[in-house]
Amino acid sequence: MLRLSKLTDYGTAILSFMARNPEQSYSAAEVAQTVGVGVSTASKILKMVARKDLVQSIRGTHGGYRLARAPDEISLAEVVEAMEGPIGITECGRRAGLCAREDGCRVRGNWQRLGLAIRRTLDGVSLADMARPEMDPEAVDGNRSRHRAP
Amino acid sequence: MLRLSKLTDYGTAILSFMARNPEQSYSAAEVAQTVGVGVSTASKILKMVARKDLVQSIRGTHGGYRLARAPDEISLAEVVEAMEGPIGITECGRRAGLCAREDGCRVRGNWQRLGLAIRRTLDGVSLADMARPEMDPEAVDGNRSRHRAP
DNA sequence: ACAATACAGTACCGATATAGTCCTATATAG
DNA sequence: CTATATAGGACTATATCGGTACTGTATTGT
Repeated sequence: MLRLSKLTDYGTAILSFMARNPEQSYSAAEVAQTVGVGVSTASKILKMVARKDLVQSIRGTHGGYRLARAPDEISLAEVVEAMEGPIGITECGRRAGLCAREDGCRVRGNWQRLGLAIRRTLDGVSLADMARPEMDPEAVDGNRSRHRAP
Repeated sequence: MLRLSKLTDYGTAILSFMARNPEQSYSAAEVAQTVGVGVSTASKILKMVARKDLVQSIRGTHGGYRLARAPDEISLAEVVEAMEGPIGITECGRRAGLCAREDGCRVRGNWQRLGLAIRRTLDGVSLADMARPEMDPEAVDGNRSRHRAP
């Protein structure tokens, strides 16, 4: 299915929601209610993205979370990576011994390129885009990625 | 991780291997040895892609499998879909009740667009590309996809 | 100072999906 | 008619994921 985990899905929903009022801070409970997940789950997700500095946490009585940057400065790639680790299509790499006949798996490098391409796509979409009811097709269609792969 | 399943990974390795001699047919055992997986596993994978007519099966004593089409006529998207079903980033859609506050999950449509973009990327790479030791960067870099989304 | 609130970190289960194996049936070649 | 090889399942062990709970710490307000 080539799918993102449910947590990641929730994560983007949460951050997209927060992106609509970037200045405001929300408690985990508020966020949980809005997105429709348990408070513990929302809390867990917020902690994960906080550790990667996508949101800023405020402790104490009227604490909560708030986006750490402007919505158009946070890309989906960052969110996905915060939730699932480095974006990679296959874990082919580690286990040696694959492709016994050849001196190394020929397709490996190709998967890496593909992973980069997908990362670029994800990188081209910001939370601001996601927060819009209907995303600008150009944002995902064209390869106008802001960051070029190294 | 946004990853493909291991089976899918094997599947592309298998088909890429077969793409180097498109005319030749290989038994499951041969394929298994080449790619370095168990015979049963290779067999399972070959059956899966056979059902989607990516390879043609030949039964009987000197049977085996052979690509059903020319390597440059089989895209990675087809292989991935044969192995994992429809390409989709999230399964967000099904469960109603997500995003309680809104009349519908706002990000859903956006994920679908992204899925399409990724599908296009996958669609732009053929088995012939994968069979090459180093894939032509243009094949994945540019958005020269053969098929435009509807 | 103290109580209430809300985040930080971690540890722990239960459900689900995946990888891998095996068994029976069928088709083909010699 | 026998050996080989695929077709199509079922089955199982394991890993991962989703979800929850518990303990600790920081901040605010009385």
